[in-house]
Amino acid sequence: MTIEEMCEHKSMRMTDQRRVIAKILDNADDHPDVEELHKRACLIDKNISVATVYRTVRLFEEAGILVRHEFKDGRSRYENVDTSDHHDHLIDIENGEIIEFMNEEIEVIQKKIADTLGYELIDHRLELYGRPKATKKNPK
Amino acid sequence: MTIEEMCEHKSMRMTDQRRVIAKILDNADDHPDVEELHKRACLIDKNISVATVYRTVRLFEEAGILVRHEFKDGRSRYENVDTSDHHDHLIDIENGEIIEFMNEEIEVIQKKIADTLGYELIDHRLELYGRPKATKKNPK
DNA sequence: CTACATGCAAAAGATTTGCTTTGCG
DNA sequence: CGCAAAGCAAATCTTTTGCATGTAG
Repeated sequence: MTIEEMCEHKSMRMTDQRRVIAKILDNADDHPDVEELHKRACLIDKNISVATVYRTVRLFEEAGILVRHEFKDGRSRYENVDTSDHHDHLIDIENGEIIEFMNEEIEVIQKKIADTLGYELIDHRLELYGRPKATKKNPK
Repeated sequence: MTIEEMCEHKSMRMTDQRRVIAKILDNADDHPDVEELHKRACLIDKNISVATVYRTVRLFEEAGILVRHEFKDGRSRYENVDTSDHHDHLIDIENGEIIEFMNEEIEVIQKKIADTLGYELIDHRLELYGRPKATKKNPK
């Protein structure tokens, strides 16, 4: 289901701006920040303001349509929620590339840790920061 | 070894302000942010400016004396590095309390994940956000 | 029609920085 | 003494907000 369809199901008021932003997010396979979203939105309609982008992503986040991430670069990045059957992220510190991964084992341990400490696990954040290994394929 | 001693070993220039901030950090058993550090510093010397606190924690961080954390509350919090035989954090979303924990198993898996993806693990972030379980001790 | 969304610019919150003065080594 | 550090305020950066205007339903 597209984001626009989700919005309609939740009977949100659909404006041109929201449709543009929704479409961009549907097509994004990366983790764009607001500036990047605004840039892409302006290619379609140069009158969309950053304020609207901020308001829209917040709206979508609150509606459970997007997830917000704050990696160590200091700005918020967004990701389509339906893509994510829950995964975590590895950030390439050399070029900023973000790789998704999933690990059931860690999920289980996390829950167990929280439980042991007397907590119900509500949310978590797991980010790995790595540098590409020197590829030694075809060593001479 | 106290922070002040570490600074001297690294032949940093020691000012009164730095000594005050160093001492506060030595005595802190929590994860104070800059505002909190500044508040505590002012109790000792009301002339210390926030700018100095910011500069000092950055200095200490770069010298490997402090670790900076950015939990989901949006500001940086600092922790004495020597205390930490590497641990992660569980944040109580009800009252902001921060609990440290250690889990060797997760560390190993993380390294393995990075390796599998072709990366050398440089850094990571693992935070659990939880709500205290209803304690049913002594149920009547 | 009317409540809600947008644009714009100003405000806010955290952190950094330029510049002058102060003080450690 | 000289160069690094402090203080203060102004500047930055990201995100939010107030207000007048536009528009979806």
